[in-house]
Amino acid sequence: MSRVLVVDDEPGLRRALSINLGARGWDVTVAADGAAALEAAASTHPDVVLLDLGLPDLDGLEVLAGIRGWSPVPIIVLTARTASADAVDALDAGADDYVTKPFAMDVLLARLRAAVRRGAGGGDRPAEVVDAGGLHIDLARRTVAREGEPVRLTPTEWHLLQVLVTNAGRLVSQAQLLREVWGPAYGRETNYLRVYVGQLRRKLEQVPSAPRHLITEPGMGYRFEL
Amino acid sequence: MSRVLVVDDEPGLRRALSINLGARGWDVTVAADGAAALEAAASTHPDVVLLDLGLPDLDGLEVLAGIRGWSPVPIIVLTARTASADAVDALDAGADDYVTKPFAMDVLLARLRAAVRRGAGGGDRPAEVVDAGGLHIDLARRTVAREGEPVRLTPTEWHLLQVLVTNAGRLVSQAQLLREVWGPAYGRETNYLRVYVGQLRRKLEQVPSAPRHLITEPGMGYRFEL
DNA sequence: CCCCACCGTCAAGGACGCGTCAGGACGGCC
DNA sequence: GGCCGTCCTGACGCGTCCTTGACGGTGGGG
Repeated sequence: MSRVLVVDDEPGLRRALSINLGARGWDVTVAADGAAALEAAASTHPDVVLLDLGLPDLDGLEVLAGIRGWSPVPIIVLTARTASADAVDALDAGADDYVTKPFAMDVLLARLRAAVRRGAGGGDRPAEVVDAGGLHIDLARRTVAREGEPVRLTPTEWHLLQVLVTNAGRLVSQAQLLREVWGPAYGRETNYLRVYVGQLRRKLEQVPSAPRHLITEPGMGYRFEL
Repeated sequence: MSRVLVVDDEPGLRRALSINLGARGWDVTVAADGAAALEAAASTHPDVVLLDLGLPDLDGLEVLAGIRGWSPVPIIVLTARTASADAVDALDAGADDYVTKPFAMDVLLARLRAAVRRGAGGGDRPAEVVDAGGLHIDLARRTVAREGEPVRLTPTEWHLLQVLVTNAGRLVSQAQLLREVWGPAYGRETNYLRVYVGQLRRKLEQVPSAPRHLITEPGMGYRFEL
């Protein structure tokens, strides 16, 4: 799950945010003042920062600048200051978003999701390329190579491999694979999976009869092993 | 300066935004409905989109999804809907920011600056000149040469080649090519691609029947190989 | 021991996508 | 008005891919 750093001096709001975010699967770190915020940002490398401007030690904009000095992490400013000049200053200082109190929790959560989505897409994406054994799979370029030799895949083969690779190491149920590749109406056509997993094994595995990456989990589904 | 696409059905607001943004050095394109918005987004490649949800033809969220389908351009939703559920829906549909009317112009400008700053940081600039085999392609001068001999391309041929070259090495889906070159309404006319890729191959490839640069990925799209 | 559920393999058909060509429509230019 | 370049459109052949069904192997349970 995504990691969020919550910086606020009010214990009540810190607690409310921790509970709400934690309940929705976020990994929450909290900081009560500017110094702790800078330290936590450097040590935990959060995916997004939720920053209150009204801090006891440092001015919120200094914290903002301090983090911006070395990290492009999305920062959402959360403040009671409603003057438009404050919003302009914060945004121009490097904030990605500006939310005034009081706020609706569901909107804040949506803004957090949007900020994380952006941060993941805009930055470097190491997950776009997967190396496993002699296999090299580039999800962005849509290319696959085995031992350096490019491998030709049909659209359906690629689509199936893509779903398995993006869930690498995890088990993917047959119903889920069928729904993702063939559509919601094909939840029972497990023949397709048998045929196409076989074709993928023949193209990708060194010993198709003893697969090392495309693993069958009998009665459950398939799993791509790195 | 940065380019912004303003999508709103109210002429008054369109005009106000155009004047305000234009006076501050923005390059403004306007669209009054969803269809025009999709077309303008595909043809002008703005740095940021300002999108009103209340459009006469399409639902605002459809426009949002339509642009998000092929472009990561920052989108700021500007709307009179104040319900928190609307904001959540828009943000989860891919919007980067959500501003309710009435709004302060200076804050909106700051949010636009923040969105553009973010967008610029993520993308890497494509090379202006590309050399591949005997081909020399100058994207700035709009010239192509094969073995030193200049090649004449029609506007459509050039546009298609440009999209492929700027994504060199990457697979570009047929739908994306059609949207970028012909517009968002031509997502299914794959005949055009067959004809024009063939013409490009005849002009650029040494052996058109065995292309080395304009590669077909059956069922998926085309790729320009260096 | 037999049966059944599940998985892997293979082959064949029909469907679909791609490349190619040619003809006609449209608009600009002389 | 006539010429020319560009773009769109349809038809055809060919190769590939998807689908479908059948068969054999395997392991667990009755």
